[in-house]
Amino acid sequence: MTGRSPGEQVTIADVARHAGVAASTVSYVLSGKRTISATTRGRVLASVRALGYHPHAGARALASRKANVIALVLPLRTGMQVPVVMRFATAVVTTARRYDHDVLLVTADEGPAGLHRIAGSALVDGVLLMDVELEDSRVPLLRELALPGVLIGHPADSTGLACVDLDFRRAGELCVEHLAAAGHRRIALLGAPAAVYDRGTGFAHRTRAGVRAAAGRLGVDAVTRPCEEGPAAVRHDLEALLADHPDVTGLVVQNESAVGPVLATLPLLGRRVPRDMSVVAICPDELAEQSGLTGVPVPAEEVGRQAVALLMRRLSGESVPEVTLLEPHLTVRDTSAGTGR
Amino acid sequence: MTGRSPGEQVTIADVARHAGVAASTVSYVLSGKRTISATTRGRVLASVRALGYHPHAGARALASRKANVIALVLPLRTGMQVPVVMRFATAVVTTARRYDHDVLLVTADEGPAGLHRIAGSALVDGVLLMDVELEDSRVPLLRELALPGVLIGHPADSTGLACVDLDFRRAGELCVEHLAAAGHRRIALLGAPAAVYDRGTGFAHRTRAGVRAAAGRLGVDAVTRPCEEGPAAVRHDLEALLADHPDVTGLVVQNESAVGPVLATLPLLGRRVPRDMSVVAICPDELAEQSGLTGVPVPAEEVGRQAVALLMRRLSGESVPEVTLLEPHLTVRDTSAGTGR
DNA sequence: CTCGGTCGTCGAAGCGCTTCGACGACCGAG
DNA sequence: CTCGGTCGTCGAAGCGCTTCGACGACCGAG
Repeated sequence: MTGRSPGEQVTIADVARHAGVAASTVSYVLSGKRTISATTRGRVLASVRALGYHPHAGARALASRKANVIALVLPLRTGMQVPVVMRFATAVVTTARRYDHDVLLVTADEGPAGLHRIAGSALVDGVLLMDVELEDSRVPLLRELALPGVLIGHPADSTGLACVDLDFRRAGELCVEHLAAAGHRRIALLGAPAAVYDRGTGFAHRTRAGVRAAAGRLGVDAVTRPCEEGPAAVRHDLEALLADHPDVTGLVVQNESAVGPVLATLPLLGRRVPRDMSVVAICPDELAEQSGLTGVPVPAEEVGRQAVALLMRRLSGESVPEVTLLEPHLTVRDTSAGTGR
Repeated sequence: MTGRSPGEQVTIADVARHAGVAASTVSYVLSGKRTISATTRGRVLASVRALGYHPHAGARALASRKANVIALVLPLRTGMQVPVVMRFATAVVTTARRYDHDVLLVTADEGPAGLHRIAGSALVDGVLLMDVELEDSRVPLLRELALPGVLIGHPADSTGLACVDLDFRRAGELCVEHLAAAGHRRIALLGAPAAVYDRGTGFAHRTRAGVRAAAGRLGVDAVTRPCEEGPAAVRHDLEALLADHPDVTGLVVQNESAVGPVLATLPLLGRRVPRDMSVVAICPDELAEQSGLTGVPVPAEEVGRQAVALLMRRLSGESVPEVTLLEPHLTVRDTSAGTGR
């Protein structure tokens, strides 16, 4: 250990002195931007370790014109799929660290001003925008600011941007195809809260479109309904659905908070799962697994990793595809079965 | 708008030129550290607005020796109360912005090295440590690094640190007092997953201690059990509990993911709520509200705000109390009642 | 009317890094 | 043996800010 008191900044000059080289040489050893002899490199790295040197982030950002920080913009609104968001955030942080970047957490309360500030102050090199709506006001702003960004979810117009998402349309189709193949002829989608559709959130709309398209193609009746959060609300919405459409035998659920209550309520309404009612969910994997649900997992980690990887490619000047859709997969578990016919 | 292309950094020199003053004057207008005449101030602020100036974060950090960024360290482990974490994180970001600080998201995967790096690189001025365990390895590290920090949750030894938490011991007592006052003589605590107790997480241990203390004081029988996550696991643990202790009439639940399944399962086991079984939960408020649960809400926002406020006071050199416990409050709703005796 | 003090502003220095140009040392080709 | 080229290293400049000391201008007290 060194004699300096903790909290004292160890500078590149200290390392240079300790290793007996110029500061620029230390910099080149650390960045690898010029060839340095093995002996010198070894000596410098030893000094770095001995002194516990970490480059001053601000100084580095100032001199190199990049912050090595990306922003993660979370809206955190009602109807958000909270655990998905958390797993996603973790994947983002972990992946970003692998690229030697840190993650700044930005919430939407600050609104567009937040993006302006962050871009103007060079606090971050790029942004990850979560929970993008079909018509999202932040999207044109991003274009205008010329701030490299990657969107999670995809807006109606993705020109000049990069977005990553599960292919929710295909996920909706998959669920219907699975139920239709099992003989179900009347199915229902119990979806996100109405507010989510009203906001024009992409995943909800696309899933619904996929369900309808597959139903049309396969000659299956499909009704689609939003579903509010909370056990009581779910029970109510489910009862209303079954009252209006008593002959439904296949249920697609895309609402994290509804999964548990739906499974708990169906038996009370005289529908055993999967004997009288097959249930397929589009939800985080651990939730599906806990309840033995057939369904399409939302691959939060994978989306997070891909989003960061795309952003890093943009930051290094590569061009990236406008839309990256992850292929959904359906896992069959205990809650779906044939109609018995 | 100016003619400069977007993404070009507007500097303090640009503002100074535009306003016809020295750069240092602009700085003093913005920081308020020296008196500036109203006319000059007005001219400078107009130029700032006209040019869309935002100080370069790195340059500011380098010159002023503070980053105006705090780190939020989230462990993100099993048994975490995810929605609570999200609401907490939002409150932290919002409050930090109020103090003109941003929030860097750090996960625990990086371990102690992450704290070292963040401290050494002057990326942040201080840290908020979430989900602190009774014997947390990050706590002595924080002391050693002399990095100002505030803990959420409180460790066994909090010397020289600042921590904020709901008074979980008191929360446990409140629940028991409520049930005892309603005439219940045999009660049970269905707690966090066993792993959480094994890690020595403070909130779980303190709640259990509170439940036991109040039970002892009031002459009530109390059994306490961990409870795993997932509907099937919850059902199993609840059935086992009631099989071993069939005469329990009051249940304290401290496990976010168990609340729904417990309420769904009790009727199936022949216990109507609240007629045969009173249920009191220690959980996020919206969850309790959705299910009409009597319980003690975990005030995530309030904890987040307090934590940031404390950290800011530490950053400005004030001394702060070692332990800040928030007083819990019990809200009576539909799931608790008297024993009928 | 003079003079010390406050007010308002300026210029220079310095924060810790990266990057550019320069320049010995050394090598191999001729 | 000479000389152009590459390799490895250095020093200086500059990134955009804050902060310190200096210094006119102006004021009011005497």
